[in-house]
Amino acid sequence: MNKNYMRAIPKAWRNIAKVFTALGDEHRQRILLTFEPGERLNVGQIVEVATLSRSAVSHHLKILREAGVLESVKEGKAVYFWIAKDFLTDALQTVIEHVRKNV
Amino acid sequence: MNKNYMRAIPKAWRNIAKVFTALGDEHRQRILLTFEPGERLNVGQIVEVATLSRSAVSHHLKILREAGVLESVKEGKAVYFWIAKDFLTDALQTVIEHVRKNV
DNA sequence: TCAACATAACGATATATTTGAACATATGGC
DNA sequence: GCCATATGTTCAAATATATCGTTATGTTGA
Repeated sequence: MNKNYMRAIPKAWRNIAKVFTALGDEHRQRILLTFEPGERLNVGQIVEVATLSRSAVSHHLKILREAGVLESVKEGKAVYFWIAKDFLTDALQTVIEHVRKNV
Repeated sequence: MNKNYMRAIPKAWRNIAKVFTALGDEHRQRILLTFEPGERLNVGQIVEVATLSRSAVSHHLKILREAGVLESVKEGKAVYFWIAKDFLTDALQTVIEHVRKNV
């Protein structure tokens, strides 16, 4: 039993905590699943299919970006988002490996 | 662009959504990290190291169990929990594979 | 029956989510 | 340049959800 409760979160998990929080919301999952392979989408395109206001979509996109799950770039008036594929798979792989070794 | 926003969540993700929600909380992460390899712990043992009341710990354990991350059995007066290692790794692997194929 | 252990019920507080309005920025027509 | 429009973000306020502790309830074993 690891009694070091208040210090137990490994460094590698620091970013991952945000990933889990980001992916723990149903709207944010649906947004992720809206992207097709290699695709970039702007806010307006996501608002079109989502059942949320523009500002709510913007809010969720911000959370996903701050978690590292999405990346974005502003091009003219629009802001384009895409999925940070490598970051996301690496983050989840880190947790899998931790569980395999330490559980 | 996948426009089927309201139906976009794959069957395989149904359970996984709960996993992400469960792992998105810092206390629940710390609880998970309290378990050492192959170990079973009862509620009282976790309360000892946690900085939460017994009922709060019980609440978090319930969320983890309902997400499938923990399993439990009652033995006498105590309820013992352990990490559902295979379920957890499989669930995360499912997401990784989805991302690799579809992102 | 009593004590130990765990969960459930309840209310209080904190955090998250959501929308509409205000604000910021880029584009294009005049 | 100047104004209107298109696109996003931020803010404030309302609502909803989550978290937590206290207390009550249920179960098991001595």
